[in-house]
Amino acid sequence: MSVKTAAIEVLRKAQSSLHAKAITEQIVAAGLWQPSGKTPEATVSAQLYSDIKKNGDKSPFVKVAHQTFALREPVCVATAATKDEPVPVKVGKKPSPPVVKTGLSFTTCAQKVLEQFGNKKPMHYRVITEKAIAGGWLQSSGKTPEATMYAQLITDIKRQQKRGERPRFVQHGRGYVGLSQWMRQGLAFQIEQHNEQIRKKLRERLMAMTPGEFEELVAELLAEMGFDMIEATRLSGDGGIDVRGTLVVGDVVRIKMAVQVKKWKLKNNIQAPVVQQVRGSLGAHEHGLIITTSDFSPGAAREAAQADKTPIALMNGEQLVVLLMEHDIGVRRIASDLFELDDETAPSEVVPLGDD
DNA sequence: GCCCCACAAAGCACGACAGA
DNA sequence: TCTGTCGTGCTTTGTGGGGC
Repeated sequence: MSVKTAAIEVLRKAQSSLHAKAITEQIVAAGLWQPSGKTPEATVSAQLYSDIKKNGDKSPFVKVAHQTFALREPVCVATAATKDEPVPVKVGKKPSPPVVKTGLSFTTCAQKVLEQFGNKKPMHYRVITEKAIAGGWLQSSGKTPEATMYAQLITDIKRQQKRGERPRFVQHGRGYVGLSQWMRQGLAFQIEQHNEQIRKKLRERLMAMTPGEFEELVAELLAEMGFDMIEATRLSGDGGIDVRGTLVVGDVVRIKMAVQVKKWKLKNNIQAPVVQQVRGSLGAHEHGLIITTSDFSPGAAREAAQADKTPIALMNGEQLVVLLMEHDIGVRRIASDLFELDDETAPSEVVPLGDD
């Protein structure tokens, strides 16, 4: 039984509206559904919300209050059943899948799109589907061709991995897919992979630092970047500004900067109010800079770039780690000699090899 | 019978944001 | 800085058809 069908059953018995949590508890207690996730009430709530949103007046559910749902027409649902048996919203087998009218498979279409439009960069599966349809390669009568496309790509990758073959597609996370033939190989690729691991570990080390240690590290980075007259203001309660300094460019341009440092967890992105707070703490002729170990929400980025206000520069955790490594802070650079054949010593003509 | 293809629903994790 | 709510979308799963 699906979550929605189980919810109908519970609401029908209750004959009143119920909170999402109560619906979930009663569904589980009645054995109508066995949740496998960590937040079953979130799943139930999301299911009912999406059903109402998708089907509108045709949805069997109606939201009566915050996180509280009821049946839209409980009498109709109940009377439609015989012998006190509930009538599920959907019964019977699923409709037969629509017929694909083209000779090209989804994966072949995806390969063509990536080769033609990818420019050696991963594309989102929705864009791939859109371009495949626009290009006339893909003609599907299904309702969600993009879901089919993604499922096909993932299945194709897993199938080839299972066989021990090199998959033709590569997943890049968040729905992005590229061609494996674009992946660089060899020593340079391995070095980049290693450095990626070091970036990750350095970021973890930043998170383990005390606020004081972190600010000292940022001050060291600013000094390496060309800042002068660096002064820690954290303990002086200076409106949230942690470090002040002057960015000197070529001993000609001098820009006063007020820096706020935020050592936040990866998931806690900096929000717009923080940007507003920094802007409000700026002194005369000062520019603002926020440095964080996490990232910035889109709202914070918009706020920082407001054209009619003092611009605030933003540095997220990824940029911070890259800069630290560029300036050899927190890492040790290992130099090694890599030799390649000199083209100038190559023979001018290719001499065919003999049979021996 | 097995494998591949195509599709859609289910279920879950995650992100944004507001409020505490 | 954490928690709860709401919304989005990624991933898995089940089903059926077709080819070999």
